[in-house]
Amino acid sequence: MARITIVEDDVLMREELVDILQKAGYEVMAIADFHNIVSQMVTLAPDLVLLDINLPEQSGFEICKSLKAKAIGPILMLTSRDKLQDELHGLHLGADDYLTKPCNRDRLLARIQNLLRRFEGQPGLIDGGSFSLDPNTFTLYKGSQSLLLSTNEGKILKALVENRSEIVSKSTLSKCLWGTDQYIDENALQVNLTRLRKTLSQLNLENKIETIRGQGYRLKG
Amino acid sequence: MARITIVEDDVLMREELVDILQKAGYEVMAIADFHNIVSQMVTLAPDLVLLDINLPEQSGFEICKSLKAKAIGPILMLTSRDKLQDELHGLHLGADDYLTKPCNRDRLLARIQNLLRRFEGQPGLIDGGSFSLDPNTFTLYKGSQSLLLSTNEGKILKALVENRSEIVSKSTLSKCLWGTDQYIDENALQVNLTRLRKTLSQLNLENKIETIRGQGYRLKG
DNA sequence: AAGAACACTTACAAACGGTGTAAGGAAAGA
DNA sequence: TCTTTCCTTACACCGTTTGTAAGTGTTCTT
Repeated sequence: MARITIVEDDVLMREELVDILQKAGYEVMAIADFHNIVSQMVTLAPDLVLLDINLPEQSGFEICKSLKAKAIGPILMLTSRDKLQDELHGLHLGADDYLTKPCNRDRLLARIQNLLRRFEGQPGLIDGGSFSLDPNTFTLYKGSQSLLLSTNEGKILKALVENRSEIVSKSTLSKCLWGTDQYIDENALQVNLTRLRKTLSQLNLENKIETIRGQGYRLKG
Repeated sequence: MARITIVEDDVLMREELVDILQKAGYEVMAIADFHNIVSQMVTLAPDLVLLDINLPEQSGFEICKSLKAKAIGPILMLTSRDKLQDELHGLHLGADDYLTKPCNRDRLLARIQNLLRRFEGQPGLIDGGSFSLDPNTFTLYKGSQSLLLSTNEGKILKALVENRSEIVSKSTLSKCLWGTDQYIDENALQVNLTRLRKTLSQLNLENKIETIRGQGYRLKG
């Protein structure tokens, strides 16, 4: 089960959170010493951080920033209800979601599950050069635009992005699409590629997928 | 920070909006593909939608209606023709505010802030007793399980949850589903209720929807 | 330059999910 | 029992995604 670290100075709140999360089956660690939070975090290497904004020593914001710099997993910010500005600030600094206190149990668990799913295994967004791809939802981002790919389009693009600037063979793509590299339906793959290219061009990303005759495809950039 | 999605086909206008909003600290997403706007919207789950009336594929009005049907948050309509009729029409279809183009920067930001404040109170997740419902995505949460409802299922359940333990009349539900309480297709409503009940039972939530003969339905719990 | 191998496009149909319609069965109340 | 109200099931329609099939375009080799 996932490991969650709680950073919250209010004891009652903390215990309640610990209780909820443990009952939900998570491995919970609550930080008691607020001096070297970031380095503690690196040691603990949690799958998710529950971070209160109002902390004695350091502001939650700074910690958030440092944690993000250390590339530690998703951060769920906790804030008292009435401070919208803080919340905005928090997300801007890299928190991945926020929640107002006091928080509904289901809501908390739902957000956590959501975040964990988003961050499971891989980064939430993988870099395609001139665009980004959310490999879980198959959402394509370019600048401020975004676009939802179909399943097949997403699988192909994901494979290409993960091997950016390298040649991806047809059998590899076939495996991504249908789970087998044994038999390749060349044509079906081809059609799906055409469709992906057409979709990409909607974000002015034409010519990003290069054909290497006889070998496969490569994502430029 | 709040997430805003822009639906605007005029590139210059769009970029200007994006620029203004980003500088104001919002997380901005602009839609480029005008084919599946509504489904994209569901994915993006923005806190506010900036919607142009004049769009290539579909009229902004229709989209507005669909978006409202999906229970996606506040819609700020943009119109270049400063025709009162259109604006009224837009508001009638569910837009929460409107603005004429070209729009003054401060005015735009003020309206947005206003709308966000108005809708801020509405929780991202509403409590149904033994479960929770995200009224935007129509995702149903129970413990650690979750389940995506269809549009109609979501609308009905939302109406019931928002009036938990109270009787919700058929005409109210009809309004939620089709926007009118004038004519009620009793049977269509009935079928949708059956389907919702069946879906709920997948999360062991059978018998949650109670029938009050001759009056309507009530969510137990 | 011509043929072959490879890559691409387009149109079509099957499959799927969500929805409304229609018809008949079940339950509640008089 | 009879009538009203509610429920269930089967069917058809629509839109999206996907695979199939057929034909066109391109590149390489001789």
